[in-house]
Amino acid sequence: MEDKTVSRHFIEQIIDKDLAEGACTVVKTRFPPEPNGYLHIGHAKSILLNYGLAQEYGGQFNMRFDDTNPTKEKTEFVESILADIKWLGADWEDRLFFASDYFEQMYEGAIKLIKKGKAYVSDLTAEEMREYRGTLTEPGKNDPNRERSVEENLKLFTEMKDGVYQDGEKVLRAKIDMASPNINMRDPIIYRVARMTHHNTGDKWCIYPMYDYAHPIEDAIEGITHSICTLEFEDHRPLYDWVVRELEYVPAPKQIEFAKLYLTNVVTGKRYIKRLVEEGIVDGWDDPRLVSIAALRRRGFTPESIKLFVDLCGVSKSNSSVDYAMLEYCIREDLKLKRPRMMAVLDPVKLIIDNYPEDQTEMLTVSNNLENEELGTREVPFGRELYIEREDFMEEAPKKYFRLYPGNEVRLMNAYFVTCTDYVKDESGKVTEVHCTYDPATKCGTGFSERKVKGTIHWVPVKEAIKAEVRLYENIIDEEKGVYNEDGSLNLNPNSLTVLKDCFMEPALADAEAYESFQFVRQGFFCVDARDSKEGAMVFNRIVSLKSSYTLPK
RNA sequence: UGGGCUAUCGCCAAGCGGUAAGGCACAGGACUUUGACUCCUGCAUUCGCUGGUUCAAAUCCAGCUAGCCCAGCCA
Repeated sequence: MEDKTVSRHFIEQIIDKDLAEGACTVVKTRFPPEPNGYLHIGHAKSILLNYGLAQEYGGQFNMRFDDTNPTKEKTEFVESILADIKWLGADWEDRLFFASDYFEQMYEGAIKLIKKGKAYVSDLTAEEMREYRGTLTEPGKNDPNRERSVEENLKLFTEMKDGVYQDGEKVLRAKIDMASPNINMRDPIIYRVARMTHHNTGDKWCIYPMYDYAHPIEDAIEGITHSICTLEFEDHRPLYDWVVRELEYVPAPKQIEFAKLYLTNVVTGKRYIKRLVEEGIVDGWDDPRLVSIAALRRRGFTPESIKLFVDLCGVSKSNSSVDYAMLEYCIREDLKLKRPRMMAVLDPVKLIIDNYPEDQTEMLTVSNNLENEELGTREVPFGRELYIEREDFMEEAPKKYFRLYPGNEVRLMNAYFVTCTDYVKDESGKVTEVHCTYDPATKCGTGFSERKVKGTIHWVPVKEAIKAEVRLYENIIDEEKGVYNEDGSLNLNPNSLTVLKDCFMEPALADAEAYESFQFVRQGFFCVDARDSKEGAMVFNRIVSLKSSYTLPK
């Protein structure tokens, strides 16, 4: 299935070159999230990219939590992140690391920098620090403590570690260049005092390294060859290289940046999602309308479909936003051959076959998936009274409408041809019953080919149908502005709300097994959600609806 | 306005001096036990703009323009 005709993306070109020139002999990558939230589709791109590269080059993929700031991190997130990555199929084998495992080495590195005269302790307050840093257009000013002696710095830094100072009282800065046009190089802070219990190291430390200092060390210790991150870190690369160089790590890991994955009109911002959760608009971080990994999983997306999506999106350095339709295509593509396709009716209207015996029920053996015989068959009861989808009948058919209307013959999928003879309406004009006659000779599977019909409709037997409560979801999307307006008011797409409906489905669907994941292709729904199915309700997510809905010609 | 990065079809995205791949979407048509799937067909005389170099430029050079990122003791 892999299409190797696709040209290699720029990261592969860099790796090929490094390998060819001997800059490295193996390929080691890593996925280094901070455990401060849940993973979403954008992270999937990074995970699959890093893991895929390691696989492709026969190298290693490490899992590492970048937990250098205890104020934002929680064990809860560690668990969920690991579960999501495992589900996606990225295998870190026995290489699960924490940046906090390296605190000792980072501390020693800082001592080394101090001894080399490349780092110093500063007494500046956060506010003074900002003033001294300068602006985007003006250079910064040297820190008054910049020329402290090595001995004094050593003493002060040791005191920082030993808890002599309060939070914010002192920091350790790298001595680089306060006039650099790159603000990241204006003597960046590399250690701060923070009296905080760390989820991993507890109260052992009261000083914590900053990302820019810690990350290159983490990579170097693990022997990462290609440290792949997102575009916003491009400006940090000179600092990354500085740390590696000054600490004399050989071979040096190389940072490569690529563009984040955005989905058009989909809410991904943590801020917004947090509000949606808090205001009860969505169930939680795994609400099927969101694009967190957990939400996609709950909704029925497969790891394979996400892998396909990420592959299709490609890797580049230009900021872009991918059509949601591409994601939908991927799940259709993955599921179409591997799931049973069953019948269900979401908006029922009764269909009565007048010439079918009153009390007769016959069991039809039908294929679970006509395109994949391996999925086997199932038995579906068929009788005189059926439910069909309301939109499958029209009193007067417009051009190119091939379904039921008076006088027209259609195929009941897996069953017989029926011809519409009549229909009944109530006082309000709503159709309540559709009548038809069937032709016993046209039974499916008998090879009947005397005549053809243009339409095939789904149905469910009234007597045996399982009634279930269904939730219909639409994506939480919005044009341009995002979900919230400037003034904080909600700007939701009205379709983003959950709709509860009764649904009638085949008896086979009532089996717990069947809830797992299946396609209901006609309507373009597929269903999952073990959580809700336990309570007897089902969740259908309208994902392929646009593709398969029928629009009347104008 | 300092620095970094980006710009190829509605959306992704190849292309790396030899005359614009592919996918999604869309539109026709064929097929059909799902208006699905599958299969055909169509879909950038042009690569942000303007000049220049060259027999030849999306590719090289120069100058513009637009967008994104950076002034956390966040990552």
